[in-house]
Amino acid sequence: MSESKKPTLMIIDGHSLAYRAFHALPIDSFQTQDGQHTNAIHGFLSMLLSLLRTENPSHIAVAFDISRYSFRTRDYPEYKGTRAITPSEFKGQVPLLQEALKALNITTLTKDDYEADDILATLSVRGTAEGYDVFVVSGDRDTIQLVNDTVTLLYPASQGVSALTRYDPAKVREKYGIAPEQYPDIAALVGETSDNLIGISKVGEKTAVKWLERFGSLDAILEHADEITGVVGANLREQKDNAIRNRRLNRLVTDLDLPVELRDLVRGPIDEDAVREVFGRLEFRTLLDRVIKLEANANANANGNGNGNGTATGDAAGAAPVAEVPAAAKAPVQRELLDEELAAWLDRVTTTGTALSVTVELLNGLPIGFGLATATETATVAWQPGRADYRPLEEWLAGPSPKVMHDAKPQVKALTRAGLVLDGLAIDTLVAGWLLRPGGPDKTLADLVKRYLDETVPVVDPNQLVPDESVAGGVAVDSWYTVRLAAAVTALLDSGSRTVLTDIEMPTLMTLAAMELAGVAVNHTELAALSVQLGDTAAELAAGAYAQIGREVNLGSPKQLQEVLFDQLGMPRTRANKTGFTTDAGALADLQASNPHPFLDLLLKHRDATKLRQIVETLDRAIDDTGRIHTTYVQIGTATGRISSTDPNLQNIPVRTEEGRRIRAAFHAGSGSESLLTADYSQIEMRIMAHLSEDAGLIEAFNAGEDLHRFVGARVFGVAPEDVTGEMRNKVKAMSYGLAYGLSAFGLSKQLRIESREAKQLIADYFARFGAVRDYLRRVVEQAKVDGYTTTIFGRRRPFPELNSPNRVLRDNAERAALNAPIQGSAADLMKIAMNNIALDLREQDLQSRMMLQVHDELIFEVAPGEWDALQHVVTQRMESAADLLVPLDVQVGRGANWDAAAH
DNA sequence: CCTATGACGTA
DNA sequence: CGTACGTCATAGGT
Repeated sequence: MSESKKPTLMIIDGHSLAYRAFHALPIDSFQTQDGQHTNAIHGFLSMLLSLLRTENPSHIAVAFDISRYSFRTRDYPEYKGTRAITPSEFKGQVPLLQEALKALNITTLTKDDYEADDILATLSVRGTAEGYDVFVVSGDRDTIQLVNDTVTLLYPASQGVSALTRYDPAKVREKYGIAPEQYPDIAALVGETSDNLIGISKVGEKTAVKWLERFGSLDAILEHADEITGVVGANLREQKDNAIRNRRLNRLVTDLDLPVELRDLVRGPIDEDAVREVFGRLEFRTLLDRVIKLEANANANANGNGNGNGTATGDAAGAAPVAEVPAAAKAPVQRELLDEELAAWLDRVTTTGTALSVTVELLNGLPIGFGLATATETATVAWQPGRADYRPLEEWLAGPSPKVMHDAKPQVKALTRAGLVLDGLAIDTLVAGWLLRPGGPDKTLADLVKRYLDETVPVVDPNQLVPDESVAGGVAVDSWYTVRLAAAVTALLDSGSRTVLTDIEMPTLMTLAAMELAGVAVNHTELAALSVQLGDTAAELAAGAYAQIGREVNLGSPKQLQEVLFDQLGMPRTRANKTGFTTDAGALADLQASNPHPFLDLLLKHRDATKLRQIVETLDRAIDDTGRIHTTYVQIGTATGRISSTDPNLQNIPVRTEEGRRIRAAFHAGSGSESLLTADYSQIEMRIMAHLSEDAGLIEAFNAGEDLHRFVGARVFGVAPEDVTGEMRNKVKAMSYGLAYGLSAFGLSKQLRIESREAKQLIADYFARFGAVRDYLRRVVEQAKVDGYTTTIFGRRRPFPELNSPNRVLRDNAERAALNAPIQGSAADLMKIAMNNIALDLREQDLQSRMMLQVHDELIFEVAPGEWDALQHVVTQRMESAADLLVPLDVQVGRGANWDAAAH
C-alpha cells in the first residue's frame, strides 16, 4: 500500500519568474490601498501554488540573484549589458515576495557573486546524486543544460501568462534536436541576445545543430573549423573567441558552497498567522484561500486518510502546447464570499426562484470549498471544518432549497464525511444526461456541455503561471456550466423520464451514497486463508496438467492453450473467435465429451481455482483499515436502468459453487450489528413479464402461489403439477428465463443440450399455453421500431436507433435488447423505489440498521442490535409494495452471521 | 504504457 | 445464434 516514493525537489528561479510575472500582469490592477505594487508577487505566488498542487514536491527552494553583478560580469563586463534598468516598481516587490515565501515556510537562497541559475544547477546536481526527482523552474534557457532523466525543467512557454512547458530529455531533443547537455554548445555558437552574448554571425540553431551532429561537441567543432566551408565557416574561424567566451559564461556552476543541505529544504507546515498577515497586507484574498486549501490537502495526506493524492502529476500536461479554446460563452467573474456577504448573496439568489447550482471542491474525499452559480452569477466559498464563516452556506445546503449538481454522489459523500448535510438535490445533470442517452458516451460535464449547449468547457492547464481569466476553471465555473446544462437537459426530458429522474434517480443517488459510505464488513483472515488454499490447489492442478502434456505452458493464455489442444493433442477445432478457436468452459466440456483427456479436466479445475483466487485477492486488497469494503455504485453504469458496481465489483461475488460460497461467507455482520439480513425478489423478471404481457396463465401461476416452474411445466407438458419431473422443470425454467433475453431455438437447444427440433417443439408448446407472452414480446419490439425507444413501467426510456438498421446482425441484437429492456429496466426501477422507501423508513423510524449492498434483485443489510423485527418488516413491506402489479411481489428474507449463512 | 481480447463471475 | 454488467491476464501494438 504505502510504497515509498522518491522525494521530489523543486528549485525555482525566483527572480526570472517574478520578473516575467511583473511583465505579464497589468501593474495597475495589482496595487494595495497604499499604492504598493504587487503584480509580480501575485503572479509568482499564483504559479507557485499551482506547482505545489500539481507537482507536490517534498522539498523546495527558491533562488534569487543578489544583484546584476557576478563573476560573469567581472569576466565580461558587457554580460547582460543590454538589459534595461530594473524598474523600481519591480525591485520593491522582491523583499515582500521573500517575506511571503518565509511565511509559507519555503527556503530562499542567494549567493554572493553568483546568479540564481548557479544555485539551481548546484542543487539540481546534488538532488540527482541524492536520489531526488528534480524539477527546475526557470525562465532562463541556460538551465536546459541541467535536464536529464531525473531533472525536468519547467519553462514558461511564452511571455509569462501561459503554461509552463515541461522539458525532459525527450522534449529537449524534440525541440532542439540535441541532448540537454549539448544545449550550451548550441547557445555558445548562436549567441544569447538577452544575455548580450554575441555568437557567430550567420549561425543559427539549424547550423549549430548540424555542426554538433557532425563533430559531437563545441570543442570538436572549433578544432575542425578548417573543414567548414563557405561564409559561415569563415565566420566561425574569425569569431571563435565569441563562442569560447559564451561557452565559458553559460556554463552553470554546479558545486557552489551553499549553507543548506537538501534535507533542510523539506516542506514543512506553513506559518498560517504569518501568511494571513503578509497576504492581508498584500490584499491577496484568493491566494490566501488557495494557500489554506493547499495546506488542508497536505494535512489530509499527512493524516493518511487518502490513498495517495488525487492531484497526480499530470503526464497529460506533458509538453503539449496550450490548446486553443474556441470562442465560447464566458463564465461570469467569480466572487469570494464569506459570512454576511455569503448569507446575503444566497438569500438574494434563492428568493428570486432561479436555479442555483453547487459544486463541492474535493480533496482526498473531503470538501475544501464550494462553487456556486446561477446562469448569470458565480461565487466561490472556501471551506474548512470547524469555522463559522461558512454557516450560511451550510444551512442552505442542509435545507430543502433546490440544488442543481453534476455528478453529485462523490460530493454528497464528501459532505457527509465532513459532517455536513445536503438536502434538496433537484437534478444531477450527469444522471439526467444518462436518462436521455443511457449507454451513451457522455461521461463528463464537458461531454454534456458539448452535446447540449454546444460549448467547449475550457481546459485549465495545471502548469499555468498565472490564472488566465479567459479560461478560468474551478468549481464555480463547473457550477455555471451545470446550471445552464440542467435547463437544457430538463427541457429535453419527456415527462416520464422527468418523473424517473425526480422520484427515482435523485433519491437513489442519496441512498447509494450512504451505502457506499457504510461499506460492508469482510473478514481478511478468512480471505487470506482461502487465497493460500486456492493457490495451492491451482499449483497442484497446474503441475498435473503439465504432466499430462509433458511441458509447462501458461494455462492462463488462450493462445498457448490452442497450441496444446489443437496442435499437440490433436483435438477437433472448437468454435472460432478472433484469435483462433475458443477454449472457454463450454467448449472444453464439449471436447471432454467427445475426446476425453485428463488435461481438459485439470485445466477447467485450474481455471476455477485461479479465478476464485483472483476474486479473493481483489476483495482482500479492497478491505480498508476498519475491516470494510466500500464499493462504488455507478448509477449511470447501464443502458437498462440497473446500477453497476466497481472498485471492487460486489455484484459478481461467486455463489454457485461451494468454494464460491466460502467467499460470500467472508462478508459478515460488522461489529456493533447483530446479524445480516438478505432480502431478494423471487422471479422478479417473470413477474414483470406476467404484468406487462397480461398473460392469464402466467398471472394465474403467480397468484396460485405454487412453484412457478412446476406450474408452467405442468401446463406445457400437459401433466399434473405433481407429475412434473425434474427434467421437465429444468426445461421450462430455462425457457422462462431465456424468454426475456430473446432466446432462440438454437440457443435453447444448446443450453439444454437437446436437439433443435425438440427445442422448437418446446417453444411451440410453451407459447401455445402462454401465447400472450409471445404477443407481448413481439409488441415491444414493434412499438420500439415505431417510437425509436422502449419504456419501462415507470417511464424510463431506452433508445434503439439500430432497430431499423439494414445490418441484420445489428438489428437482431437490437431486437433482443429491446425486448429485454422494459423487463430488466422495470425490475431495476422497482428495486430502486424499494431501496429509497426503505432508506426513508429507516430514517423516520430512527433505525440504526444499514443497507449495504444491492445485487440487482437482492439487498443486504446490517442489522443493529434489537432491530431484526422492525427491519425485517420495513424491508419486506417496502419491497413487496414497491409497485402495484397484476401479480404479487414475493420477497425472500434470510438471516445469518454472514452473507452465505443469510442466504436461503 | 495503453488497448483489445478472451474468459468468467453475478443477476 | 439470450440480456445487463466489471475484472483480470495475456498479447500485441506502441
